[in-house]
Amino acid sequence: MKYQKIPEATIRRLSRYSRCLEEMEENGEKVVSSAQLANKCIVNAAQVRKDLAYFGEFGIRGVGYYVRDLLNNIKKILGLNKEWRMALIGVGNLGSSLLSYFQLMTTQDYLKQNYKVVASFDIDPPKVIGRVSEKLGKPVEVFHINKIKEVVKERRIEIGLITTPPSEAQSVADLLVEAEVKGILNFAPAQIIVPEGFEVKDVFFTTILDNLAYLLSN
Amino acid sequence: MKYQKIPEATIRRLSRYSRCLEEMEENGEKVVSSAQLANKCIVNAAQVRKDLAYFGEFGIRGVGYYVRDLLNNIKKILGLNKEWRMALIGVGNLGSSLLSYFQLMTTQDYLKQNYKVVASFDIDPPKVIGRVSEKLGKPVEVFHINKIKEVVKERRIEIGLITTPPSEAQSVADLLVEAEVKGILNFAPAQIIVPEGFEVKDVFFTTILDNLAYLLSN
DNA sequence: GGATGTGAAGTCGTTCACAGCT
DNA sequence: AGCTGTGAACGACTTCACATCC
Repeated sequence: MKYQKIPEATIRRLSRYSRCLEEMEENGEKVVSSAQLANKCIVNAAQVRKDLAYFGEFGIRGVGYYVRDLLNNIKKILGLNKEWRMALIGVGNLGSSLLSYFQLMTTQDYLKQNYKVVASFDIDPPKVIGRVSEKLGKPVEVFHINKIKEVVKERRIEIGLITTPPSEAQSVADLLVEAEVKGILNFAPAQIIVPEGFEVKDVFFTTILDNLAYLLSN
Repeated sequence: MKYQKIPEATIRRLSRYSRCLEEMEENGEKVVSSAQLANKCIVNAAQVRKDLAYFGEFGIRGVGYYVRDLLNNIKKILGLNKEWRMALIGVGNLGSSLLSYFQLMTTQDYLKQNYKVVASFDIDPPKVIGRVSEKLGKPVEVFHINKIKEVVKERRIEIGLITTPPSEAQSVADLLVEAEVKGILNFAPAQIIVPEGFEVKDVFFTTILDNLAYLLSN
């Protein structure tokens, strides 16, 4: 295999393959062919092979792929063989909802455990501390936003989750960049700009709803 | 303009344009060129023009687009000129979080108002009714899942939100299809299959996190 | 003059089809 | 014989470049 630029769609599918493989592993399946995996993930078999071929030769001709091996390889590729420490900024309604969701992740076993929110921030921390604490498990501390730089360093936080109103998203992103997180997951429906070298991914479910609304309006 | 298949990416961008145009309208801007809009949305100017050209000729050569007109046109295209009535199935942690988020939508003005959750369902309704009711505004009723067909009809529900554990996602989808909703927004990280004519969109933020993790692992 | 609308070119991703291993 | 790995064909989306119109 030669080096090539890897399509983003490939990475998204890898994530899907890993979910399917986890399920297969639980069912005690040892070997899987590209056709079977493709079938389960609703993609083309050649697509599966090509996606994997970007990263190496994981299969055995005439046989298929060993489920456990392939799963481990994909997890390594995706960077899921470590714990990602995250901070959440904006503990309003959406923020506190997500906080409790991520807390649940660490207790519920059908959810991945690779991501952990280890601190949260707001302009007005006291107003929300009660609500966040009430949930099961150790509550996530809410700091004042001006503590962000030191806490990110202290707690070795690599990812920031922006859950503020859209008007604040860019300035929060600037703070996160300054605090030297490596990536941002942006839930605020606003385009944010970060310097070269930082990564931002958007989660706008209103956009997806709009998409659905469009499809249903025909 | 001739008829052509419209790329899904075009629809997603339309949603983005509409957000930008809303902002511009609030700022009192009357006219916008494709270059300005493109700049604001971080896309190519030709892309903006091509996206719009799929649906008609909305601009004036030598001038640009009237902000208000274009916004109205885009909203009409996306089907945002009506209220979408939704049901949420699975009032666990994620579900109740989303419920309160959508409830907030109807009170907070920086969030769109086109989507409204008018009923929710669970296998064990009583366990959660308190938690959902506590939030501001009129609480969303929680019904037993076996009431789904009649409630969907009564309340004219068109979209179902699946927020159950992944293991239940497919059977819930089957129920929604039987109850004759038109589309599904699936938050449960599992591939679901629906008959021809139904639309499903997935919102897996673990997938997006995995994507981010991959980018940060290089 | 200036910005749109659009065919044509270019780029990127997917699918095919088969050579190459086991 | 069977399934992977991969060059080549295909298709889809994006960008360019310019004719068109205000």
